Amino acid sequence: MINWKEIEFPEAIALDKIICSGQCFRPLEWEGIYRFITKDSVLYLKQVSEKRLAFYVNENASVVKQGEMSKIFLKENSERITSEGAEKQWEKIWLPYFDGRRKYKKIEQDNRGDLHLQTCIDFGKGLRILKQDPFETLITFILSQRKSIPAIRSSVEKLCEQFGEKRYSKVEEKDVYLFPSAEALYHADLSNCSLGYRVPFVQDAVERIVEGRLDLSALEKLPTKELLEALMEVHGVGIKVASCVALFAYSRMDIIPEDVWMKRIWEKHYQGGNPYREDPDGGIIQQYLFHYAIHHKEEY
DNA sequence: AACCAGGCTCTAG
DNA sequence: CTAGAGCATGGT
Repeated sequence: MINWKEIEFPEAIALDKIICSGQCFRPLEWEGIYRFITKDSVLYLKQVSEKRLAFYVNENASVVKQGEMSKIFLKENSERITSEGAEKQWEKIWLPYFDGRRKYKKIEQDNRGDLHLQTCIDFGKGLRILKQDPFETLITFILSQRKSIPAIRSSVEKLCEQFGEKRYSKVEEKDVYLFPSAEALYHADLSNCSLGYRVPFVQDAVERIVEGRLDLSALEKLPTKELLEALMEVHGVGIKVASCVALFAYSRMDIIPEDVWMKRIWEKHYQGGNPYREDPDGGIIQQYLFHYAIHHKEEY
């Protein structure tokens, strides 16, 4: 039996909006159950009410590395995660992942005298900027360029199935795949993931990391400008992809990734200019605007 | 069945 | 330094 635990998120949270707001490509929803994976933790959620969620953290039961023939490592005493263990994982991993400490309500209520933004905030109530794993974010946004969101999703899934570790999911009653490590992608044959011309871009990122020329965890303490520059040293990473990584993995909330959609938005509603360039919450504002736009494509 | 996708690199001027 | 072509493939 699946032991769901209910918790109250600090403020409104809308899982359905989060997973289709263009910031993440792996999370899924089926029959009211949401699945999130970060690093080696697999989380299932149900939306109970505006603030309340039911969660289940998958146990770390079976670990099978790709390539290691059918060896199953059962951790001692991992029959089930104790409820304290699950609570701890929620606090340590998942609350930060959902940016649970930040007060979006305050950001939403700041009066910027912007009617269109108000519309987008109403429409996007409950959105959060996720704090995703830097490696996963870097790779997925490298391969996102010139791809539609559905195409990105299937590409990422192929990467995971071919090179990621498996975890047996009690909820789904089948194996699910973690995002692959840099080591697992090092010298890997990436020709069956629909990456097209982006294969050498992904390879360059992976090589820099494995060979120690790029330390993603060390970037955390860099000022934003230097963070962006460090990311852009990777072949195939320009200002837009670097900005996405800065915002979605390093929580640099003042960064606004400028893509075709944001350009359309500035054109249609802001006389062609971005008025939030200096706003410390610009990245969050961007997410409301972006989310509204991709759900009202006919208006743009 | 064309058309375009949460861009970037490289080259030409 | 800026402008523009070219890029591999899948989803609609």
